[in-house]
Amino acid sequence: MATRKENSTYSSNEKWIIECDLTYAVNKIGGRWKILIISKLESKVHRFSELKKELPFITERMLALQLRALEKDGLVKRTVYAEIPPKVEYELTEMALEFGPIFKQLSIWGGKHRSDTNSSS
Amino acid sequence: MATRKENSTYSSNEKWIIECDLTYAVNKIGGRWKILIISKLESKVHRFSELKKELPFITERMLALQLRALEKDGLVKRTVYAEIPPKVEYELTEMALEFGPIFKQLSIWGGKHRSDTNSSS
DNA sequence: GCCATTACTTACATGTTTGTTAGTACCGTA
DNA sequence: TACGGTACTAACAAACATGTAAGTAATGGC
Repeated sequence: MATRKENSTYSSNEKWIIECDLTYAVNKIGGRWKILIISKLESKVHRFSELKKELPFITERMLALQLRALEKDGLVKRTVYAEIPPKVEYELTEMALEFGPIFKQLSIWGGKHRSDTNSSS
Repeated sequence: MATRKENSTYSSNEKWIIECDLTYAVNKIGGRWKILIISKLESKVHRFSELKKELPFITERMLALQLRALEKDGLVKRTVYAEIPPKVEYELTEMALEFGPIFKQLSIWGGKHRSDTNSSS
């Protein structure tokens, strides 16, 4: 997300991780906010400020960073309108839309098992 | 994973995250190594040392930490045999086995799109 | 000119995760 | 008595991710 040092163990381990199709995929949607953002974008195209409103606990900085990352990974398309005040729209790409059914299943899993574990203690 | 400060914004934001079934689920398998560990355990019960051998880039410390976390989250069952030298076996719980088909789909997604993005630059 | 609006960016501080190295306990065997 | 095997743990250091606060640019309306 931020600048990465190459050659650290941390970085070189990442190479192992993305060699696996599964972890490669998970890596794309990893982090704290990406999935929430994608979920919002699934229903409709959003402006930056709309996302901000719908995800009030994400700071502007994080939202911007995550959107950039998603864009770079080809999951989100960014459209800038040359207006003042600025208007920027974000929408999912085909690639990202394919996550739909997977997210649904994960969501079902979550709903089913949320109460299973006593997360106290 | 390590000690968490409660009441930090970071922590309180987590509460929002696990309110959503989807992000709750993803949170359980988040982090760098959990998915790889679960994948290995899908095929068969493993001893600690077997996992270590199959995932050579994970340090012992990380392996131990992640296994503990998975155990706490009810995804992995740990069985200790009172022998010397020690023998400990790890296996997936029912709950974790349900990830199977989801992981498969994610894996397919990964395989399909790995080449799409030019991850250079 | 001053303020509001939108979509950001920058500098800095804090918090969390991961990696490094060394060490523990137990017993059997040499 | 020293050594090997297993499954860890502890103390420390480095890297990364996230949060805070403030600032930028352009233009239209007051």
